[in-house]
Amino acid sequence: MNNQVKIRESIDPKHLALQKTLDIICGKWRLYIIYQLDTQARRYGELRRMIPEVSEKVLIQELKDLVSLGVIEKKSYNEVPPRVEYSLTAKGLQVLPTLLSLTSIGELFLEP
Amino acid sequence: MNNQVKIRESIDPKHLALQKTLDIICGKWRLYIIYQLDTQARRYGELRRMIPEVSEKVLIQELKDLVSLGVIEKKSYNEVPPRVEYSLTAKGLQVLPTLLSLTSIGELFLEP
DNA sequence: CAGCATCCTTTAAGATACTG
DNA sequence: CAGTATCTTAAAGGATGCTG
Repeated sequence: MNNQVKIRESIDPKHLALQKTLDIICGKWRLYIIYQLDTQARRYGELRRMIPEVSEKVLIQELKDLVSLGVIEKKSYNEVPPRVEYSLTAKGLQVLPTLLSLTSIGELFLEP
Repeated sequence: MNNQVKIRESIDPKHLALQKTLDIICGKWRLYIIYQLDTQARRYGELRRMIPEVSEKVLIQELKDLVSLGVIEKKSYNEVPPRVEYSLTAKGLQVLPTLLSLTSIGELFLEP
């Protein structure tokens, strides 16, 4: 797993949980990807087009990480040409409001 | 500023705010430092002892970043030996509950 | 279409020695 | 005591060409 932002080799469960949270949100495109998936499943190509600035490798990597974290899930349809869809998991949906609420922090600090 | 986790050269104000939020929380010791300051001001040396795993340079750097972000403030007393205290700003205090609520996300994803 | 492999650049993070 | 300066390492992020 990349994008590890360790808080501490923590014994304290609070810090462990925080660590996990940071794992989830602290990747350059993590939140952005999550937001593209909030309402509906998206194909890989769609996501590429929605976030053209991110390179292929990094997008795949971030998607993989989010899948292994359990935030999103991947569904491959055995068709030709191949079709793959990504969507939020139940847990992912569950934390979406909290993630969205993070904007309020930024808004407060953006003011002069 | 280091620890930039850019979401996008964003026109969307939502993403700008999120970017700012990530600036604040996505540093290895950021949240940890903030938590040490939640109740009271702390001297530099105290913080060092409270988080012995972090190097001098990184701690100073993180403190500086948090100051320039407006999350914490630094107060230097003109004494010998020098005394410097760090504490949360009003804004910092204001967002503390939200930051603490981030643990809930981690807790959810830590379960098997 | 979706995604892997490889190589390269940039940035965060850490260790250590020195200073007002 | 509270920093700075310098060097090194580790990791994230990115570009590009190839494949099932």
